[in-house]
Amino acid sequence: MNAAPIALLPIVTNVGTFTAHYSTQGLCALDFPPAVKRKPTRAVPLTKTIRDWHQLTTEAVKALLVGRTPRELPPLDLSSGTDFQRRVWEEMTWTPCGETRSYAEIAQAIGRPKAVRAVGGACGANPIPLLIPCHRVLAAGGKLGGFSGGLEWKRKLLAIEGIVMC
DNA sequence: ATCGTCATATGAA
DNA sequence: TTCATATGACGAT
Repeated sequence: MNAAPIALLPIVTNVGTFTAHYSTQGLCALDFPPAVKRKPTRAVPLTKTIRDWHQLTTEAVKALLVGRTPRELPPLDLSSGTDFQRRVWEEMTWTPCGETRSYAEIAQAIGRPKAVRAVGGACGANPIPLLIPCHRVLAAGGKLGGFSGGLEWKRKLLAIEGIVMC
């Protein structure tokens, strides 16, 4: 029951090519466009299931890149995370487009008000940025915090949603 | 405004 | 058990 990826598929957008990783359970990771183009690989012939998932992923990514909430998400394979991490990721999922929360708010929402720092750790371990909107989590006082894909991406994504940093 | 320090939870080695 | 961390609060500067 783990997230062994069986297919890597590209998502071409006007800001670069994302790479979606699929396991037998669903989408298990999403990479930001690398500086250098990478050749998409495919370990196994694509099943209809995976093509369908990829269609949903592609639509979701494109919606998010123009500031809209995706209509539908593919199944997400979060089996790489611990219980705590999955709890954090699930909680972040509820953050609506255009709004932000703090690490402390997430910590309280999952019933561990003191685990603020651990929430940061879970954000960093989020395998599916964008669809799991960790870019909408800021530090206290409106500070930017960090971002695994690079702070430039975090700024850009927030700007797309109408949130401008001072 | 920035910096150092401390408290604290979690995860990886 | 030890170390690192995408935090936060507080006090000193």
